[in-house]
Amino acid sequence: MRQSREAKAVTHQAIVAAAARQFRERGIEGTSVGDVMRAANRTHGGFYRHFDSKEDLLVAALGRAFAEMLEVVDRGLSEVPAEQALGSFMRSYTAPERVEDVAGSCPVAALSNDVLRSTEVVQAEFGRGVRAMIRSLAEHLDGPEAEREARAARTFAMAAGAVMIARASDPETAERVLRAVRDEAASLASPPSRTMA
Amino acid sequence: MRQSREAKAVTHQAIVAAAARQFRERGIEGTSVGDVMRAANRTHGGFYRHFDSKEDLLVAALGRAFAEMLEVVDRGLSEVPAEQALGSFMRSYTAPERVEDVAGSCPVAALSNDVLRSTEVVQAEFGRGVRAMIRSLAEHLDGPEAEREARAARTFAMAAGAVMIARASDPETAERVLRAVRDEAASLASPPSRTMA
DNA sequence: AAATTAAGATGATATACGTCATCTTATGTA
DNA sequence: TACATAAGATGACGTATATCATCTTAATTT
Repeated sequence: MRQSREAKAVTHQAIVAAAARQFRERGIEGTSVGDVMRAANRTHGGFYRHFDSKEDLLVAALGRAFAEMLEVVDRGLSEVPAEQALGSFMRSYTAPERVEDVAGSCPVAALSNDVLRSTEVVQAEFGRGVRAMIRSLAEHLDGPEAEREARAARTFAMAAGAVMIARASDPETAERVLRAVRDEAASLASPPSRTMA
Repeated sequence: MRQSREAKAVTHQAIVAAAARQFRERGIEGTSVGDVMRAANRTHGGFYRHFDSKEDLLVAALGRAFAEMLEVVDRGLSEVPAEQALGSFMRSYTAPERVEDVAGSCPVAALSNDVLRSTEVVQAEFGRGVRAMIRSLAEHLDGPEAEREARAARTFAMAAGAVMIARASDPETAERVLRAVRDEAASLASPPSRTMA
């Protein structure tokens, strides 16, 4: 049964939303087109009216997941003074609710290893998201332009790394690693802070 | 045709070695028992004389991959003064050859997202490897005990995070992120260094 | 209002994978 | 030396998946 343009757009968004969650939750290979369509309350056959392939869907899902994440980060940092931005980011990125909510979390922490093994098209979209993330973080800092981006990139790498390690480890190990980077967050509260050394 | 105990042990090691590389290269779902056995120059049927399941093999492969990595790290840091240990580790962990060699690299950078979605048994083994890694790094530092481990954990998280992001991104984005953390490595050369702030 | 188009459902195809029963044959044991 | 055992090979089973042809039916278009 044919549906209207608007109905199709709604379906399209429902598919992307379901995919964005499932890819993060179950990984790329662990996510089937059929399951995504079921989660979107559709049958699997209609899928190819919206996307050329699973890869095509993945690109759209990544775009959406990064957009969600950027909004959360931007909102979270908008009220925070520049000196506390990195510490604040680190604390919220490594917060227990965030670590546990894989399906709704940062695509970098949920899908890096999957995207590594994916196509260039997917990696290009991923890279776009990473740059947007770093830029957004850097905009909330002060100091010389080049330095800000480097600091943002380092903090982002540390936060994402810690969350990935924590999620893949047993609870005690996870807690140890998260505690270590949260302590860093505390010292990042007042600049110029000192870190790993 | 039946084989001797020694021959079986050789086969066992060949399977684990092949698996350790394939899991890192292709991920957990991307690695099939059949492919592993083929890479080990065996047929798929003999597999279950050595392991109860694919998960069982994964645990063994993780153990081996971590052991390899620990040896490399230990050897690399044995000649380096304590003040330069973190910087040296960071530089070698993010070196281009290391980043490119997924199959022979650190299990954390290659498999975190896969292990996240695996069983508790696998996560326990992964956690063991992570702790061993952090302990090994911490042993090459100086300063109070508790502090050393935290610094080691932070540096490890940052290095692994950067490599995972770099591998999943397009080349330009990858280079930007790696450069940012390598600059950190330079400042880590002389303690007490300052970092992200 | 008639003709055309396309959204979504159904069903099928081709492929791949984990696992195991069974067979062969050489090893280790008595 | 003869028997029991088990390593590895072969082949099969059940299941799951991406993709697409086809069908139905409602929405556009003329």
